[in-house]
Amino acid sequence: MEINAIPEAFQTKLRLAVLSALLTGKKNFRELKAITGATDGNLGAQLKKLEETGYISIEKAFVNNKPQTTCAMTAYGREQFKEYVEMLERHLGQSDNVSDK
Amino acid sequence: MEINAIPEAFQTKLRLAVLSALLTGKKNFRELKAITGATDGNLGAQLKKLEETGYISIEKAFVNNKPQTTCAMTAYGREQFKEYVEMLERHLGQSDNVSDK
DNA sequence: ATAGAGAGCTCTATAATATAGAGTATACAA
DNA sequence: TTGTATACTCTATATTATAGAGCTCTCTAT
Repeated sequence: MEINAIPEAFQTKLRLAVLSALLTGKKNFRELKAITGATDGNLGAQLKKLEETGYISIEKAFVNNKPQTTCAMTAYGREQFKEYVEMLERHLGQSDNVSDK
Repeated sequence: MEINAIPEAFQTKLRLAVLSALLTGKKNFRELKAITGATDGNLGAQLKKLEETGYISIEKAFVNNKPQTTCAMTAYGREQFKEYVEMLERHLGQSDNVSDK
């Protein structure tokens, strides 16, 4: 991954917060709403984008007779997240020898 | 730093690319333009934002009788960058015990 | 003197995008 | 059949990034 081609997924607080939350396991819509503080509409829209770009998968089911939307990170999403962090680490690493030149 | 309060500096390709470039040392306007591929106007605007939020410092001088704008990461900027990466690392780290549950 | 070039800006208009919020569908309980 | 919970779609708004024109300032070449 290159610093000039950061995926959109990492370019807003909300999507990044969703991805971060999903790194630690599946979460349903309500949980993600609580974690992010987003409104229903906005959360739905961003989840859709993350799904479309293959970062997360979305499952819809009825649990206890209530609709339940469960989101999970895909292997691809996890990998991209890792690459993103590693890229930043690389850049940060280069700065350690630089101090404030 | 919290995942729900990511500074704006890290929320666009361009600003992030500028910061990453500056981690490895000072750069002038022309260099940053070449690295990022941004237009003059846009680059100027984003640099200004980064300066206003204290992430970078901007020095203007004449070198070889030509104006030269030199940008450098501030200690604060470097620290924030580090915190950002560390936060992402923390989240990523939590995912390692999770596999695909 | 005067025109031109280089650097880097300001300013404005446009385009893109995130967000809020209203309304809708669906399933079930009361 | 009314109400509740969940999660959506759709639309309008607000925010923001970006492009691009033009301006300033300094020096060089004519």
